[in-house]
Amino acid sequence: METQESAVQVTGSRVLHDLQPVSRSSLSGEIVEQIVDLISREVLKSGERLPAERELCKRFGVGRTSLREALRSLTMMGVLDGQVGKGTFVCSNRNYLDRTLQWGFLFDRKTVQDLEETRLMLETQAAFLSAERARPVDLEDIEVAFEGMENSTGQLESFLEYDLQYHMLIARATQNSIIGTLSRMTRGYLKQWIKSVLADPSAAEVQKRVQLTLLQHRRILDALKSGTPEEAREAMSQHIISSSVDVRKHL
Amino acid sequence: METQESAVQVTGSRVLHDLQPVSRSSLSGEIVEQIVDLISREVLKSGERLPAERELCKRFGVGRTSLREALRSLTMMGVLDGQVGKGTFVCSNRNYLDRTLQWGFLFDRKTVQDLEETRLMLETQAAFLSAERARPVDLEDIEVAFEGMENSTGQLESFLEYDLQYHMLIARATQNSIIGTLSRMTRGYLKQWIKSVLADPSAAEVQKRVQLTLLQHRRILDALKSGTPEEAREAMSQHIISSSVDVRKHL
DNA sequence: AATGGGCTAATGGTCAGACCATCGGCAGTT
DNA sequence: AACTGCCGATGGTCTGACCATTAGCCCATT
Repeated sequence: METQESAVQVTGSRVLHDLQPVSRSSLSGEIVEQIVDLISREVLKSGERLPAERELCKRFGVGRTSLREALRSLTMMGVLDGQVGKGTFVCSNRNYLDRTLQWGFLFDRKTVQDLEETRLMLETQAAFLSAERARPVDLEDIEVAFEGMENSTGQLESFLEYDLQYHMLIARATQNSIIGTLSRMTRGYLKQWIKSVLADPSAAEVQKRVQLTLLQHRRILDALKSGTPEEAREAMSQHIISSSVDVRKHL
Repeated sequence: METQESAVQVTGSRVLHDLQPVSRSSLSGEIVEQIVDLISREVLKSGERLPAERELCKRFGVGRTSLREALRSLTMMGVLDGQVGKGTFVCSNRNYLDRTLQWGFLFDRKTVQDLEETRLMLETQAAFLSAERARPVDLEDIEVAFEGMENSTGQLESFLEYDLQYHMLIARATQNSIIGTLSRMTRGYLKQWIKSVLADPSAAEVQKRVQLTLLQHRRILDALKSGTPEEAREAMSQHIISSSVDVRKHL
């Protein structure tokens, strides 16, 4: 294992490629490497089924323990997918991206402020790109979500669902799956706070926020439909910022 | 883990919350989650030693197989480090996932392009925020990395390390851990492609790129030091774009 | 002929027990 | 005081077993 590798140190002074002083440990590590290699060379393709575990044991010449540790690691990282009774399959590469992104996300401490800031970046960019790229069918979907909001101003739960959907559809319309994934993740973390904002104050306050949200969404939608990226970005920016302010008040 | 969550489906017609039809299998998955949670909440700190495996088995109430699959997965991701005879420790380097991130060749072209686009968004925003927030000590570090690049124009490997470091330090200077993490990850995914760009063409070409890179980095650094966010963003944007173009040529 | 139920083999998931190589510390010897 | 050898703890690995789920098949029922 041994992590560091080519991690350049700043504290010291100059470059130091500490070469691996390593040992030959970890059978499972080698198995992982071999399998990853097979996949990258497309000997194993997406969706394909691997030989059964007990069969792989013989081929690799290792016990089932080591083999399973390898397979399990790859499964955790979204490279493989094991289904009992059926077999182990190679996941779509998209899965690996999502998984590792999520792991990275889980590790560091996230403050609400950092999340809001990230969300602002993601969603304004998403609006910008969507205004450039959204297909008619994307716009239709977004409009449907918007109408859903208009028709459920009385039921907060439903309203929030359509709100979430609206934003996710814009992210999807960028045709960039990574931005979509990241938007979903940040939104997921902020969900609880956003909900608390709209749940706590008096009913009058809520309706004011609902109406403002509708107005802002209308502006964004207009910009998307007219294909004006800068306007879309600006409209989204205002929306997120005013939303963030409210969230921050409720800390 | 479990990905989807609030993934609203549009394809049909209306809103439909497909609730997870799922099962919560995988003991090792839950163990991983618990350990990650402990680490992110700093109940388990860097360098700390975990209880022995056989002890953990009793505490989690699982067999050693499941426990080891969890530990091994975390080891593969660079979170833990097992040393025979001594114990299992929480890795001190914050290099989570670094090893696995280099499996970028599992991606298809479209994904690489999405990554480039995401990287553009992340790093331009990082430059913007850094120009606002970087502390003197941050600027010093960045400058050191820049000087490292200037002094290693002859050694590509070293040059790239300082280059990477330069960008990561800018991301860190935003004081936003999420943007820092995401920058590090996207850079990790793209690392091998970036490397291939600078490794393949003739020597003359390489030196032209190196000099251009230096010039661009100089501009970014100047903008950071003068505290002009818009300029920093613009300079970073130009840099990333010209870099992306090269990467894209090598697909 | 089509449907449905039950049997069986294959498979991934889990467990318990065992052995090994390595490491750290302790006791005993020099 | 320094060296030596032993022993227990630990992670790494192997084996054989059992379970739950799945798919496929055969067969009785409709």
